[in-house]
Amino acid sequence: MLKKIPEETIVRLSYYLRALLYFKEKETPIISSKRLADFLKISHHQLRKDLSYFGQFGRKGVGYSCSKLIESIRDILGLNREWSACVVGFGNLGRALSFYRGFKDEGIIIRAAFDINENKINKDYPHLKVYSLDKMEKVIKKENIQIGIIAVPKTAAEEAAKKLCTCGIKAIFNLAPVKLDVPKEIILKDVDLSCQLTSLTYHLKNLETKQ
Amino acid sequence: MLKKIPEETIVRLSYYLRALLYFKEKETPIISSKRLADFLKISHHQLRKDLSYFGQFGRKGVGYSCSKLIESIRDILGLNREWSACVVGFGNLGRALSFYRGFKDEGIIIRAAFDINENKINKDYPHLKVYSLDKMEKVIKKENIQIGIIAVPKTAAEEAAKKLCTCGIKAIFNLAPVKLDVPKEIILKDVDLSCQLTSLTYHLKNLETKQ
DNA sequence: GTATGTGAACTATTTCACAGCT
DNA sequence: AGCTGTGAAATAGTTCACATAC
Repeated sequence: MLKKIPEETIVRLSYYLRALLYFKEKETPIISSKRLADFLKISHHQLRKDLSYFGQFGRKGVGYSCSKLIESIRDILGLNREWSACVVGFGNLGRALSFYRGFKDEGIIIRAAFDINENKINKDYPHLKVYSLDKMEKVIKKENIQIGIIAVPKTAAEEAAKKLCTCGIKAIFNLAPVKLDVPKEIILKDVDLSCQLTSLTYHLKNLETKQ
Repeated sequence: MLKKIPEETIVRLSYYLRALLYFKEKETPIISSKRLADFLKISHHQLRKDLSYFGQFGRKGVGYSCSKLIESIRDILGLNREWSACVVGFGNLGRALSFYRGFKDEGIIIRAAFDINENKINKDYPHLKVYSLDKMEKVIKKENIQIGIIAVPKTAAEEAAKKLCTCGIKAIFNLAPVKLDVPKEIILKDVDLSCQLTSLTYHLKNLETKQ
């Protein structure tokens, strides 16, 4: 528990959690690291090492109780409680994120979306309302929103981030293709789909030249 | 050029490319590694090291010519030609990816989308047509599509991947929250938004317990 | 003086080997 | 025998230091 925990370990814990939910549902109450790791196409060493950063969760010679390990990982990731999020930018990507069930299953609830487009705002969806940007501060405070998801075009991303920060957000999940400037106490995670996709063409090109 | 190149280096090259386009447009024809690195919030050592895997692109004591480095990185990433892609799953996420300009700017053109929903198929959009799944083979062959983007719900992802593979796709960009089983010659890249988002709650929780 | 390019040093992460429990 | 947990070894990736060029 004293050593530095790799960020990749944290992300993998999410994978473990999801797989465990599947196994608990589908198959067996007890699972070995080998079985779980095979399912996720990683090594069982890695899985056990990742868990060992946080404690001991299995029984030697036996394996892990799915439901107990699920609870433990939920504790570690802070998913034993609800978190409130909002989406900035209600285009296709923003909508996709707003309605994605997977977040909700993990206790991350998207309470509000913001956009500048008059045609999009003030619309009510089952568990979500779309507001204009100038309502941000009020809504974030009222709903106690901690996480901001940026899904605006790149030219608007920096401004969206600034606004989220001044409204008291604690973490930003940025899907816009820009490196944001945010105060260091803000937890920031970038996912740049375009850069990830482009890495495929590199490998495709090399595949061709090898042949 | 002989050493193994980290995958992260490949992804960062995309970042460099995008930043260089910005600088070429906005500011100056010559840029130093320091300036570019600061802009991207990485170290200048890292930037130069990344480039050094592929050759020498700068002038000592001077810096890099933006346009020359842009061309070099395009060559490295295989972006000096067009690539054809298709999207499987035309929900909000599929639509977002289908219409995202950023891919097109980098030469990755989404030629077709596939869905099972009768209401979505056979619709024409400016540069894209939506087909039913059973047209996949024909369309992929005809349009010479090399990249498949999976944006279906998790229960449909494995089947989508299988179908793409039998249709002769070379690379898969998977946004569904499942680890896919694909032949090893297929280039596979997963982006799991839910696991990435969840890693934020881990840090948020730790932020709170620290205070 | 300024900036690149790169082997070497360092740090981080993964994999291994095996002790210990069932 | 089968499986976990973990220090140690191996590997991968980043940062540094400095030689070289402008």
